[in-house]
Amino acid sequence: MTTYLQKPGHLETPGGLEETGRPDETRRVTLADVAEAAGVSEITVSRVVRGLANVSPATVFKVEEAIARTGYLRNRLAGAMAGAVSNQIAVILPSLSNSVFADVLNGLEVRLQSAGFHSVLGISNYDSDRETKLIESLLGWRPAGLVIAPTELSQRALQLLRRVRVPTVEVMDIDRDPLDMVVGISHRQAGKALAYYLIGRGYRSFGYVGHDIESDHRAAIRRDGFRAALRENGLDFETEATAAAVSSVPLGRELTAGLLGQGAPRLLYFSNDDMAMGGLFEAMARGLQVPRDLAIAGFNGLQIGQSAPVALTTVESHRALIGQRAADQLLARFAGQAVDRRIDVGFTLLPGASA
Amino acid sequence: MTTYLQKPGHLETPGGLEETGRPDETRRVTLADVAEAAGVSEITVSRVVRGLANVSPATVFKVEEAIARTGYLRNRLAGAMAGAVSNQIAVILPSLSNSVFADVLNGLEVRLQSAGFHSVLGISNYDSDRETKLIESLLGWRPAGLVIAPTELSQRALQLLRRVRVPTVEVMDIDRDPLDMVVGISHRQAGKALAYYLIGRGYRSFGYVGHDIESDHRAAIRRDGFRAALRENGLDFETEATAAAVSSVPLGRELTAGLLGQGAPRLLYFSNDDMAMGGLFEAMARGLQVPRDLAIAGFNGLQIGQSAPVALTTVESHRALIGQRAADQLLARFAGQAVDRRIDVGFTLLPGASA
DNA sequence: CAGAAGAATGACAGCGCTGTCAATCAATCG
DNA sequence: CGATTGATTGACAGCGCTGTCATTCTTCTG
Repeated sequence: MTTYLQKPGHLETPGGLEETGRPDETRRVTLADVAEAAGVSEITVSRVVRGLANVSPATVFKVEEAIARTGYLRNRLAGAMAGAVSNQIAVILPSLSNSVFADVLNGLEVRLQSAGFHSVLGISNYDSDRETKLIESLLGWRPAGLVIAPTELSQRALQLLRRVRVPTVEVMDIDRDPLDMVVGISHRQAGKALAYYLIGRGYRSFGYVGHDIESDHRAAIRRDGFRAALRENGLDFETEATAAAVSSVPLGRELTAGLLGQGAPRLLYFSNDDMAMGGLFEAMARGLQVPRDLAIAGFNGLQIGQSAPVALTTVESHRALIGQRAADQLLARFAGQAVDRRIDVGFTLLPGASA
Repeated sequence: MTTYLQKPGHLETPGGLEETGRPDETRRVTLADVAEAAGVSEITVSRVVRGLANVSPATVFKVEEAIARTGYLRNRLAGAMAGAVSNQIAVILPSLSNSVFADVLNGLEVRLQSAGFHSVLGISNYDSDRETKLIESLLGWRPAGLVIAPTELSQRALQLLRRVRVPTVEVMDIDRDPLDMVVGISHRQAGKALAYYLIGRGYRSFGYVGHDIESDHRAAIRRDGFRAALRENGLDFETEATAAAVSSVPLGRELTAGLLGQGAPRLLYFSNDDMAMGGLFEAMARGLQVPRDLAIAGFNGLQIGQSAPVALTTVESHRALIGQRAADQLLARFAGQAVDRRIDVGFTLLPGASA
């Protein structure tokens, strides 16, 4: 890990300090400068900047005028140092190439931003070591909270999280015991629910098409849940086609093509909607009728699947909602409210036309 | 904007300080603690933590042992305050619901993270006021750099950026003059190139299907470029169907349905691939042959469009690459290297089967 | 109208670290 | 062998802000 250094240079040029007669005065403007310009103390300026009560309207006016005149920009670094809390939230996700996590992040941002917080991002790439390093590095910024879609929390990571008592929300998956708080759904139940539904629809011949299950343990749990439901009914996957690659539409298409060559089962359950769209496209390209010739089911409830000519039968995982609720949990905790440690946002079976 | 406060509490419990006999010693571990435990000065510990040269191997060993023993976690807030530079990069994007910006962010993260930097995120939602507030708030953290996909930089935003001399990369769109650096493509040229290609293929009857052009000015520029090319050939859009909503597959489908009811042009040019997929789906659902009955073209080169049964004719916009190059620009600048102010990553025409 | 209560403002110390410059020490050279 | 050089290490000040407690000025009560 190379570290590039930058010359100090966050130089700020005060705006219109004409009275000094030095137009090129290149110095940071601090609270002290504003205080002097306004004829009050630093702490009073600080109060105005933070919007605290206990400052008279007249003083607020004077100070705001001085801020505008000097071109003061609040230094949050110093603020956070001096004891006030950070408005940064560390967010660690396994990936951004999958729209699922972009959705979660989006939900988070909506809530966090309107409450005046920012996310500081880390992408673990489904790698436990990287995840640990990210936790360490991000906690070094003493964020107000942490949201993580965990890959596999290492011992060191757990130790760090215990030591720095930062409000933490694990997201996506509530099948495991939370460190602090957790928001998500049971992927096992989601897999089972879909299987029950499909069995109820009369399907008896199943195949599984999946991406890299090693790293995406949530997809693995869904598959296990699905299979458990099959077995309860004396069934099982007749075939499984998987590849050690990230999920994608082309991968779904490719794996489906492989299966179709050899007399595929009646219904293919895909590890997620991206993969399922690939399956759907492959079927369409071959002129197969979905679901008559081949039935397809996925997971996530991506918008595109619902707009397809044959709407995908899938499970809506309310990803943006997970982000929002995670943010709400943190905000409630900050406000000193008691919060549930475990929030199940639930999933919704979307009975499409594809199965 | 409500601000939720958190009780001070970033308390850390030192790990195995058995020698003190006070297991519940709940105090932050600082450099001073490590220094004492290692029998060296604070500054030496600081050097070890930062991986600077000029520390003897023996001392490094002692210090690292002391760090492990005390459970020290580096405080980057204090570090950044004391003059060393931040490893945070402010990133401001208009949206995350569109995968385009998720791709850019992903490209950024890949590079930034491997160089030891983190992004601090802001979502402007295509709103200039919010964008300005985000710039102010994020610059308050004195980030090492700023990456922004600008919506419409306000006067105040420009003033802020000029005052705080932070390396800045504007991304997406190189049609405007950069404040500092810019990485992207010419959306106008992209629009024109696609139109030339389609005219070359013999199409003469065009329609436009678009989302909210008011806020997404890049989509507007593409349309203008496309139209300019049409006009050079004595043509123009015969119809335009637009809606003041964010782009999405269902919106594309809905608008296309509206057009098809009234004798649509031969080819529909969509504001982006999401919209175009909607058009493709609507055509398929109606049993139309694409491109025979209706030709379709989009923009972005999304993977899913290339995997569709009828591959989308579109323009690959290399979004992840834009993110990567933006990061590279910043890193080069930090390293003191001279960099180009303007980087055109180029676009690639993807001649699919849909037009 | 004296005294109490509340509102507004300020003084001061210190958050935890790093830049700067100085001091120390061992190794090298003619 | 004395002086010079480079490698290590350390002392000190201060980054810009806010928590705490104290002070001053009003306003209200009986």
